[in-house]
Amino acid sequence: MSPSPEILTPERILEATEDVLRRYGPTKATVVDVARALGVSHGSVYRHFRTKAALREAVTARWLGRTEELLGELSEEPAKTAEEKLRQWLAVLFEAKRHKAGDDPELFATYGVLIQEASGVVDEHLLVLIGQLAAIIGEGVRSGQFAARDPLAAARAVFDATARFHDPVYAPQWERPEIDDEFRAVCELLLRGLRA
Amino acid sequence: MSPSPEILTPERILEATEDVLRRYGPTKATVVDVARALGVSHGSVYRHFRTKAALREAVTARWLGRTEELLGELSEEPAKTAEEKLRQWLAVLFEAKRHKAGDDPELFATYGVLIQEASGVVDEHLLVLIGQLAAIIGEGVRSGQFAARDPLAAARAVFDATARFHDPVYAPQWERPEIDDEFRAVCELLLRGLRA
DNA sequence: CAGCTGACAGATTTCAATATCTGTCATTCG
DNA sequence: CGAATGACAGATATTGAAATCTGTCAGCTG
Repeated sequence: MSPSPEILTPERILEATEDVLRRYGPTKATVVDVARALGVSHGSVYRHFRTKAALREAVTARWLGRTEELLGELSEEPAKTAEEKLRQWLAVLFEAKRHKAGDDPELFATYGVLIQEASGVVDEHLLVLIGQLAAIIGEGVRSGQFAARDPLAAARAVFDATARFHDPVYAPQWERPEIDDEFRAVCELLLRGLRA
Repeated sequence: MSPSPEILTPERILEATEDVLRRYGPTKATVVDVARALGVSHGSVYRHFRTKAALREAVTARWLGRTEELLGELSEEPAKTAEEKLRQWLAVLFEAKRHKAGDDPELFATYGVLIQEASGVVDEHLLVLIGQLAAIIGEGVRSGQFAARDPLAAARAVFDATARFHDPVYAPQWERPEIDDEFRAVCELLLRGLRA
């Protein structure tokens, strides 16, 4: 009846690792804990992930990937100006991060620690996000709404300039009430700079 | 012959504290060390600074004040357009920070720790810097070069948007060769956004 | 025989005893 | 008499011994 109750897959291990990280936090979560949660020996976990670091990286990549998907869907919506898309993309990114940080601060802090460990995975993630921005800006250039010699460079500039509203190091400031005005001010300034 | 060899002043204590911090780092530097460096008992230091935190704050404020002076002089130079002043102000700020970070990384890290402790002093410092920016932007608005409803809000937006190039948390990235291009890209985008 | 186990060595973390530091204040010194 | 001292209590940091964890691998199990 139970479809395949006890096959140990990377997917199941990642799920269990997320749970353990959520429960014990990034410093106390151990591979032994993950194995215990799955009812196997820790040696079995090492069969699927060469090191603890690799396991944590995989969890991080999955987490970052979810944000990439969320934002990727946005730019596929038709019948919107590039300016609207850009504004919305930035707003959704900010809102998603702020929500995660405010909803469950401990879990967010946990991922903050994971992110610091996995600089390679993060670099990859940032490239994807900047690529999405570049696509939106490139579209705007093609339709004559934006002026930008190099859409990719412009995308990077926009991403850098909004760091305060997506970089986790600033999460504590996302609670301040003025932050929304500040976000809007930066966005409008950047959009003015992009317009043809 | 020696002018006034042994009068214990706040100034002398701050000097000695900077030395001790430079030598031992932020975690190991103690009030006892400062007193020893001055040849007095630690009780005497407490006569001039109520707590260790207050002493560290004073050191931090002095350090931040030096940057404020450096940048304040800039905007007083005559015969320059607001755009030139703004560009130069941002460039000097970035260059000063990068220089400090690259020159003596340990000392820079030390001040990084001090800054995290003294959030009040830092807020004050940021207000001063943003005020300087607002003065430059306000001048540009008056002379018709810039368009900005609220120069102070615009100044804050410019400051926020360039966080990557002055916030110490990004210091490790200031070594990367691409950083100069990225800095220029953000500056030009912001200037385009400000122009009338 | 493919996948899992559990004992093991070396690295890392924990914990409690010890040492040092912070901040106060009665006393000394010039 | 004003400034400096140093002993002191409570808070914080250091240390090293014991416990735990990571990563490996020879052998077990279904």
